[in-house]
Amino acid sequence: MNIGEIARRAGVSRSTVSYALSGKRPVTEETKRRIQAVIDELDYRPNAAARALKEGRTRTLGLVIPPAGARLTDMQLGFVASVVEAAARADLDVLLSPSGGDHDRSFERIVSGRRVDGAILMEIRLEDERVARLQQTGLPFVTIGHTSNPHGTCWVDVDYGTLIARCVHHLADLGHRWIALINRSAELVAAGYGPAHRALAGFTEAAVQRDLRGITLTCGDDPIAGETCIEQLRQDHPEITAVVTLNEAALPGIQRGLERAGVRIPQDFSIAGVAARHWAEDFRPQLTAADVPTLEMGASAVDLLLERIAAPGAPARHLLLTPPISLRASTGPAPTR
Amino acid sequence: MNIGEIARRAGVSRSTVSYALSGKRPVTEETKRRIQAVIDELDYRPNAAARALKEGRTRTLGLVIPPAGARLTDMQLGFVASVVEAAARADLDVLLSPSGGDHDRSFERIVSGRRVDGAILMEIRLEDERVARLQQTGLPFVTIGHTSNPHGTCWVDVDYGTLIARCVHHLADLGHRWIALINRSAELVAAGYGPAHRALAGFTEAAVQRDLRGITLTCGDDPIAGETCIEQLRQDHPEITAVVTLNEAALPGIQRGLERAGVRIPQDFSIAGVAARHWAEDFRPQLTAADVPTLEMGASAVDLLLERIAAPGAPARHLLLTPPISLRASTGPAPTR
DNA sequence: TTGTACGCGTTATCAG
DNA sequence: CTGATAACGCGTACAA
Repeated sequence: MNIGEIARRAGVSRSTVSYALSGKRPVTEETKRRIQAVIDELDYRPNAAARALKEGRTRTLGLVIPPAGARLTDMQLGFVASVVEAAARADLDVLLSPSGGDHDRSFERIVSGRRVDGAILMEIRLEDERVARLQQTGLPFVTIGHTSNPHGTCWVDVDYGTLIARCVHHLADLGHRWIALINRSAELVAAGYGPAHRALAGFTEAAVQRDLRGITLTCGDDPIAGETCIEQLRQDHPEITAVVTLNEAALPGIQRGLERAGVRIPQDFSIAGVAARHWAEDFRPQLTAADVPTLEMGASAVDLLLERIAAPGAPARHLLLTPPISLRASTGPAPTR
Repeated sequence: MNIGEIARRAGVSRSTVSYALSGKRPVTEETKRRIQAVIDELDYRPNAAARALKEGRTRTLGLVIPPAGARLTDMQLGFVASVVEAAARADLDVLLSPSGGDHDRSFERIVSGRRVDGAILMEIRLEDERVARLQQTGLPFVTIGHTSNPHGTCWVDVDYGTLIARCVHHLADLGHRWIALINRSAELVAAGYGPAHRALAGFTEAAVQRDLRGITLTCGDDPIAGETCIEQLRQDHPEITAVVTLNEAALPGIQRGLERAGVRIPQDFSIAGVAARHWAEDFRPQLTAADVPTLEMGASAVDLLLERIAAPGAPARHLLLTPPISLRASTGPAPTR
């Protein structure tokens, strides 16, 4: 079923069918109806490749996700879902590319095969070769997360440094003097993963400001690692009375570890952090935390990208979100010994 | 950068460049080298739309996922990741379509806009209009899950009925006489979600065979629902000594509920089920369960789809997996009263 | 409202 | 056997 066939059956020319569909030139109601009838009957839809070839755009967005080897975290999944949904609202499709570094065939197809009108990158590192590659090709793109030198790029991110610092201040206000940061995994830190580094910086600075004893440690992104991590922490540093974390996947293990040890939250021990809302609400008692607005971030990334595609020359915009910390039940006054 | 530009700079014709790249006709080594040099210099890659238009195939697979409104479960995420990875191995891209029913614009673009060479559908219901729609368009497709009348369609699924029945038999062998099935959510059951219905059937049949008192209940797909569910169950049916479940997302809540009530697993209470491996291993004590092989299933779905695209007329194949039940630590002899 | 050139890669056909 | 020419796939939009 191509446009010529529709034209033939409706007794008009191909261009008339095209104009009737796009509305870019007026077409008689009567003709329009006849054409529509044929289209409905044959269930015609324009060939996407032909249209893309002619228009020079694909109506498709690329979404670069971490390779499947590493299980996607809940938060990454939230971004994927919200990006796909926001794109669908704009009648755009989303092409997935699972790629870590560059030199990846799938990534190269996306960036230089003109398969997409623009791309969204996730899991940005402080130094990220994919960003450099994208800049060099000139394909419009937006990153979720930002590099150490984000000038001139479009991005949306959560201000982990500020948020973690706020958690520290909140705990300091409650009288806690010995606080630990449970960071993301050691591998991510080693790879230069932005949120982990910025959280560490925010924690350290706040601890210094409040003259706290702060200790920092990394922890795998899963409940089992969380459980061993909190056990180890309480053994090595029994003086610690509060924890700050951005490692949501470890939360169930942290909770289990504390519960097993008979530690009451928040009477004996406080915990606060940054996490998607459902992680905070699944925690017992519910976690005082800044809720990462994945839905909003994905939608904003798509908005920013569409702007950039429409006006590639316009100055790069970005969005640094600092969601409020929701006071729930996991933080309380420091225990008096 | 188009093929004509490359040809011009290399001092040959467009067709020679094409043949040099595809190898479908011999080209002198010398010419080939010159062409390759220009391509490398300009970082040329053929325009995907033009190629798709000419070849009549897009080198793209469609993956229809549940709409983002309902948070994707871990298992669904596993399918997405494994499908994307398997497709990347075959140098295919994956186009995502978040659609529930049909009449969905994104779904329609996929199935009738010739944007993909084939599609993979997830979250199949016993009666699924999307499957009917796909059959009517003739686009090759494979489903993860199967309808109540899967004849003539390609699919890959886990045999929930048999697996849940095996769990029941295992528990019956251990002397349990009062067993409950914690099913997926009531909404999914009402929507005719296959795994929920087949699990129910398998449970009921096994319970009858072993002359057990079986009670069945639905439970939301999250820890909080799991916790209230298990509390309710123990209150309404204190005689229950074992639970079978396929609701992996509820597991953390089930565990927490039992732990809070001071119920020891497996001394006082046994639990078994079907779940992705990490859910089973995160459970305390580790869960006796059939591990759903999402990685293998996603890869198989892609294989099946590629076969089907290559030979659309061939008889439809399917794969019904019955992974072994891994005996871990959550099941033991029924307590003697 | 219609005829037609165009976008770009592929491949059948023809010439050397 | 190598290289070039031209037609084709299909929707769009300008000129008529």
